[in-house]
Amino acid sequence: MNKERKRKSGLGHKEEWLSSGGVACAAWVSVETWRYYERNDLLPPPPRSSSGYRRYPLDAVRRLHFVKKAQVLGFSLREIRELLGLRGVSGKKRCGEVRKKAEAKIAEIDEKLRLLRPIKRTFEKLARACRERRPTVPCPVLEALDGSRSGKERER
Amino acid sequence: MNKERKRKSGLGHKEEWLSSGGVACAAWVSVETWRYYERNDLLPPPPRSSSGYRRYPLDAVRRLHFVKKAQVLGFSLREIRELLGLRGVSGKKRCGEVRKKAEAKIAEIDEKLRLLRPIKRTFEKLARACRERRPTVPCPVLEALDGSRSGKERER
DNA sequence: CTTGACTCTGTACCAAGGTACGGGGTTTAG
DNA sequence: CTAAACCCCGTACCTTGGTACAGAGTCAAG
Repeated sequence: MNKERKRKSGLGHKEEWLSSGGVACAAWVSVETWRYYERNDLLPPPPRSSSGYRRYPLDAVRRLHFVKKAQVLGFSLREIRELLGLRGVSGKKRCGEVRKKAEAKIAEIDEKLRLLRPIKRTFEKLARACRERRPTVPCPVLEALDGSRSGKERER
Repeated sequence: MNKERKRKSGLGHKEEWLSSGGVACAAWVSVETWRYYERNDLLPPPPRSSSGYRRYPLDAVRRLHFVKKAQVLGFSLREIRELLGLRGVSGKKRCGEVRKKAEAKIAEIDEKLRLLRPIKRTFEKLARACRERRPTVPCPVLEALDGSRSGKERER
């Protein structure tokens, strides 16, 4: 997976930039992945050296971190790109767009939170039951989860 | 997506079983998807009629619900299969395994919660700022998110 | 008995998100 | 100078989680 993370340094000869390998190493992703993101407009194309090598500013990694975080949060790369695309255009109009998206995302996040919390509780209950070694029944994990109406039962 | 959900009834001629279409309809997935899950050992192969038609017990849908819930929770189908595979074996040993998995998942969920909450707050702040029409700066969406160590270090 | 709705199997295809590779050019340590 | 270690680009390939046929059988209504 992360083949690239044992690179030497990637630091540009005591200068203040990183090579593609260096930046990838610093961000714990592979060069390929980084390139993939760049191709897909998730990371800005960096300036090039005279010979065509990428020269990243030292803080380039932060953008990647944002992407990765957003990804963990369940944003698709397409959505992340959209979000990124909205910045920097200044103006109110755009701002309105951003607000709409932000609000939609808040709703989504709420939904996720709503789903995650009861399930976490279920897991905790199960783990506890297992820990207390109630050797009575066949591990009630799925018995519990199967029917888990964790409070409400959402059908449609 | 859910083409199959307008099926007639799928109820076996006043008998107590469902056809594949019926069960898929009841569960709001397509027949294809159900079959896919069956192929991948997520749903138990039902008994067949003499002519080879699947005949599901009326409660077959519950298993699917479990799978779907687990999926929303971020389990991959492979993991779900594993979890399912662990049940019914009784015993403590298995129970320990289950506990470990459950605890790992709790940790993951916590991580997601931890990430989601500050981001949600950020979005809220942004939405508010936008709503109050602060036409000052280029919508600071990503400016805020970029550096988001959720509470510290925001420059740039 | 025919017709239309449904089912079966198998295989092909799709999109997302990467990963690997081949055939080069460049840079740098020894 | 040379070899190792990088870097470039493009393209092919991979896995997940499904979808979509095609070709054939079944079943119930009219």
